[in-house]
Amino acid sequence: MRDTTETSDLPHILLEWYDVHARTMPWRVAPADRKAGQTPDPYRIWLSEVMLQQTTVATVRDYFQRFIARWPTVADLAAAQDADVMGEWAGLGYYARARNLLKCARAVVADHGGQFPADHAQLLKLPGIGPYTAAAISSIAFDLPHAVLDGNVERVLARIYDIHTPLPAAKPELMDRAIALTPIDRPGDYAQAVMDLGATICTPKSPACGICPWRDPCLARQRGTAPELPKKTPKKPKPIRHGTVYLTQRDDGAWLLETRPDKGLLGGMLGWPGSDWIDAGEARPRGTPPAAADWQIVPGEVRHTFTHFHLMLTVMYAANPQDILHPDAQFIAPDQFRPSDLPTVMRKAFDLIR
DNA sequence: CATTCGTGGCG
DNA sequence: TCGCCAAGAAT
Repeated sequence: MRDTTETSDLPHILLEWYDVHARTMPWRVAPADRKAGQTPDPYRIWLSEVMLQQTTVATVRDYFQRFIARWPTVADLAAAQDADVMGEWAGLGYYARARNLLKCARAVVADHGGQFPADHAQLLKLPGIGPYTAAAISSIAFDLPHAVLDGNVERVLARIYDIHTPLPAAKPELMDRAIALTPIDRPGDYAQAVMDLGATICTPKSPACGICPWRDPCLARQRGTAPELPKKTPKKPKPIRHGTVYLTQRDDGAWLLETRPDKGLLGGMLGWPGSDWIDAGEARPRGTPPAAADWQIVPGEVRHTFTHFHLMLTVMYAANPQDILHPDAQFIAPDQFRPSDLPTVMRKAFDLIR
């Protein structure tokens, strides 16, 4: 039937590998179960895919389980309080995802009868669902033949076709290849298979070409270029920014916190009042203390790195605050305050005074 | 097309 | 210690 290794054989080879080596994930239907007729829950696929955006499977697992336990259906999530969802997302990063998650859940309930549409174009219109996630839901949840192109697939395809064009310029060419490879039969398992391959064998550093199901047809392996692919355009260096945060606790134990504005960094998240964060070289911002109190500098400092800058935070502490000067700040009782509701940089400031 | 937007792990 | 990297989207 097959006596040569043609492009058309690549998906079949990978699916056979996936049947044996598919990783177990809380949201995934194993290939054997899928063949037996079991179908994935689109809500779970959507939730997992949003969480997996720029985030590792290992990190997502626990967050996914907590979300599913608390909000078992998209209708449950749509009915949730914003602060509860943001708090449950805290620590996962890229908080616009959580805001769009709620918007999307509410749109699915309001505009689609509580069911995710089995339609790529309609999925693409929903908040937080871009080209990758729309293709992932289409293929994995509904078994429609849409090509996924994420970081894994980019790396795998750049290698098997030995493409040296740097990313992101290579994306159109890689997408053409991805579309050509996506099979009509089992597109959902195929999508997961390519990503599993990239995550476990065709890894960024020291790929395990010796055990790769695509080692024979892979051009980069034949030519020894696999470890240097994909090429990427160089990144800009990260500047260092400085800022100050103010932590204060009333005599009854309540903490003074604020919900950050929806736009921008850590948007919609709980945080300590503080200064703007500005580049080193400019004057150190002290900002305005949120209350009249006897402020003390907390020894040590918080160091944190965001996507595009390093942050050095000075932490101030005061007990028994008097006049509240900051209109948006609110006291949160100790039994209502979960440090885990804070984004990591804010939790670091809290940890510093413990 | 470039920038903004988190965090933790790993070599 | 530090840059790289992870199942990207929105602007």
